Amino acid sequence: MELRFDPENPRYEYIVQEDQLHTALEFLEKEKVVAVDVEATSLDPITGYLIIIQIATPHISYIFDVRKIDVSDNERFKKFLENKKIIKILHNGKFDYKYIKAKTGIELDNIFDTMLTEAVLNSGVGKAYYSLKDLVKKYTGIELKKEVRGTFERVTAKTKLDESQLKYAAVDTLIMFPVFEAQLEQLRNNGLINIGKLEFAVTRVVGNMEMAGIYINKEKWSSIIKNLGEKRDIYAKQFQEAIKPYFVASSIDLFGNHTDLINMNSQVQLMDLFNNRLKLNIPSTGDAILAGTDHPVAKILRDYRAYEKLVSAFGDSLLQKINPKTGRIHPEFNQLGTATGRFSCNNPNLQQIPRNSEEVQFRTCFNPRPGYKLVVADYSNFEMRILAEFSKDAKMISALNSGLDIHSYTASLMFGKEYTDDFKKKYPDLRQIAKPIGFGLMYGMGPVGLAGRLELETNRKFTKEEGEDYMNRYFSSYPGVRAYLDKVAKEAVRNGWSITPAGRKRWYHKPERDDPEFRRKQAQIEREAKNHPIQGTNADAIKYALVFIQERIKKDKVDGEITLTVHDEIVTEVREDQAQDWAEVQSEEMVRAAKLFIKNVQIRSDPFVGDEWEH
DNA sequence: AGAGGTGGTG
DNA sequence: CATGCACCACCTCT
Repeated sequence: MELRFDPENPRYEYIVQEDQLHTALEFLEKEKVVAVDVEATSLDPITGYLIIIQIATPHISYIFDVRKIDVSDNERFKKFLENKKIIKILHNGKFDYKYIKAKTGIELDNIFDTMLTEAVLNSGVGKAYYSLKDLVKKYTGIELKKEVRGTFERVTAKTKLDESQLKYAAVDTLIMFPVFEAQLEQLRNNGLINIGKLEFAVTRVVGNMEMAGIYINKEKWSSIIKNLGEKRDIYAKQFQEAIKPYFVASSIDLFGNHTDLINMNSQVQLMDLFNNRLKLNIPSTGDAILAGTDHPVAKILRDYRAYEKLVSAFGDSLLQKINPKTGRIHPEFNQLGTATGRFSCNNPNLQQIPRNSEEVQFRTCFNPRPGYKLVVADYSNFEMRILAEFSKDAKMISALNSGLDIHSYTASLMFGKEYTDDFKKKYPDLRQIAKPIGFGLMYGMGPVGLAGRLELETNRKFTKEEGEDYMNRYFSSYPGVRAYLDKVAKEAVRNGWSITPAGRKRWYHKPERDDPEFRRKQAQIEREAKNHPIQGTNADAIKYALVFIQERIKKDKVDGEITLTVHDEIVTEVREDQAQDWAEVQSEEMVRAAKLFIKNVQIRSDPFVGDEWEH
């Protein structure tokens, strides 16, 4: 790889005045591809300060000091960064996009993201995050020095930037060209250009979504947690009381206070209790095992666990993530956080907030700001519809297109009963069996797993033979499904990858023939590959939908923003008077996105307008 | 610091 | 022989 600059002595121009800015733009406007980076005082664009924006050609980096020039006021600068024709190479451009938008109002456009590209090129076999350092090493062999980066944290409005800082800032942009060129070639070779474009478009939407955040009612949340904590404590006390007989002496500390006999959160101590003292011989302390254990202590532990889980995972830690400046939660969405193309979410993970039940209503604490509404829309039975489309199974397609209750219909085929509108009421037990089978088989589940799953769902024993029988009944009902899943699994094992119609690939580490775990590893690939095109297409569709929805918000001048996405669901926060009309648009755009890949099966998305998340 | 167990979501 | 896809948070223990 030949470099067009000297990493020890990069060419750069430090721009601190208006006239310099125009001269620099004069040169930059001639380029088709530039590299962009920013340096700021912290990782949080809401509370941090932007210091410089670097824009480079392959030969020279222009370093705009935004402390000295007010670029938010500069039409020409804005036009350049928002120009849809000029490609801007960035590494983790979401970060730069957010900073630039927050501090200058400029919305960076036409991003090529080297971090996302690497993730797309290595999905299934690579890392969740690639640093620029990783990529520079991989594609150029150069060891990028990152020590200078930390010095920007201490920069204020008056700090004079030194030469090492300016050189560092310049290298960070110049070095992106060779990475970009190598990656672009790789994207082409793997047919991943369109997925790359999709991810680059999505990253701006995600930037907006993270900046928007979502409001949470602190007081309500705290009171739910407090209540759950009290209930947990009652079970904790009961538990310690109930196990006393199994210990020789009760524990009393130096001050005469009773202390706990065991730590209820310790798996080791629980195993000792259950197996050595209670002689129950259980293999683990998981809920499924405890449920089948006829002992009062097990029952108390299960109750304790239910509350402890909610308090520990969703308790005060979540409130500490409220941003002091906005008063809202700004979760981080990693758009390539999974091997299938789905988003992952953290800090906090709002994708795993428990659904509302009679007892616990966490999601009701997420509300719109005054004068606004939450618009919530999800795809209904999406993965089932995707499976129907891909498998071309005539019966499954026609059932979904006729609006039948799909699990009832499946049960009617499996057990030879007539389908009626009240099937769900007439044969609840049959439907209860059909439903988990549909999901399980999409994940490559086998007869034993299926029997176990049915046991959980129905509280009665299922043998391996029954599991096998049900699988056969399901596959005979939908012969196209079996053929499709088998084909996908076989192709993945042969190719070493699987693919969605949108072109998203997932790679697999093929085991060596003489690997002692060959069979296990190959079976794993088969299961993962059966699921990938389905889950991945769900992800592809939701990502197109996010882009479409963002475009409509802008085009229709809707006063609102996207605040959350949870796999098959999108939540927006929209001004009250626009919310009803907008809800229809949001669902339409979701359906339009899904129809890019689903041609023969109807797609449904029903929107809800309200003051609480979930409906 | 990292692994393993447990359990919340789609 | 093992036996369901994709995650993240919290806890304990080494």
